Amino acid sequence: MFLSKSFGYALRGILYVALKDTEGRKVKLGEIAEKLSVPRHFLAKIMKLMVQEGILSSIKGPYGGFLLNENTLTAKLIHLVKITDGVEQFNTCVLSLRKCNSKNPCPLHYQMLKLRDGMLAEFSKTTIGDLLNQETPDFIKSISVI
Amino acid sequence: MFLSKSFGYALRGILYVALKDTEGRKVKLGEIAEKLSVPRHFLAKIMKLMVQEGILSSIKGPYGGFLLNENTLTAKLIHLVKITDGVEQFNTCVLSLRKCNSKNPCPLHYQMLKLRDGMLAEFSKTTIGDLLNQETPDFIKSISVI
DNA sequence: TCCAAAAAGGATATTGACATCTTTTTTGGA
DNA sequence: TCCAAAAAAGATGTCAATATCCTTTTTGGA
Repeated sequence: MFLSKSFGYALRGILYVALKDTEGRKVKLGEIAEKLSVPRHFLAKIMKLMVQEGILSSIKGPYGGFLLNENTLTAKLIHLVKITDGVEQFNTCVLSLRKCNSKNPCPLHYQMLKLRDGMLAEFSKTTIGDLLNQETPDFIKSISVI
Repeated sequence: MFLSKSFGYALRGILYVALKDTEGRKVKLGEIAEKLSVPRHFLAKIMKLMVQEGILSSIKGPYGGFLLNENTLTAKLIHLVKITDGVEQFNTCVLSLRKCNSKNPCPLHYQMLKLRDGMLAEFSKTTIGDLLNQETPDFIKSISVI
């Protein structure tokens, strides 16, 4: 709900690389797509976006693949949202009214403001590293089983 | 974000009827669509759904239109969501993982659970009447200006 | 220098939400 | 009884997100 499938693919993809990229091992697109049961070519575009945004690295050619870089673990979830969905989401009126604001609030304005600020705060502070550090029994399984 | 345009149309439509239906005056589809700047035929289907769900009434023929009934003001927002988007929204994993639950939580499970429960609670308790009763400078304007 | 493997890029389907148009049913009044 | 107006119903069109397929670029190693 409220976030696109693309966002889910991006997060699961980057987390998978983070889990597998140990001692310089590069992770191939095919492996990620297969293990996460995600459409390969669609995932390719999303991975590419993350590379372009600098929160992930890639190497072309044989023995190539995706790997972490110095920005990956500190990347905020809001950055992924920005890449896949656009952050305007957090600021658009739930009734699609462009003129909705505190001066001219829609009937749901304040209720939504509260909820949305909570989300925005959560997504602005949580990093990829934070998610990896939370103890989950079987992390790799949790992002793989659809 | 996270709610469809249909939900917005439904809510604004039912609120408009509630504001205009005084002393048995019926509100015509054309008037609602025009005043709210909403696509007429699309709105027609959504209004019909609300009638079928029993939270709004309608009368066919000349001098017909939409009007409130005994359920309108006590209808919960969650009911509108159910009609337009489906309530599964509130229970589906943000990463689209069907097997995500407390036994096998996705990396965002608990963060989202908290946020989602807040929303669900809000939408489960707030009624159409509640929205009408909150003091807004110019209510009709707030649902009309897009 | 050439080949194969991998990411990157681009072109084309598919699908569901959103929107529009047309026809049918209902009904109050002339 | 007939007509016009309104909701209801059904058919079709549009568009963006999602998905798939094909081509290009890059690069390590034989």
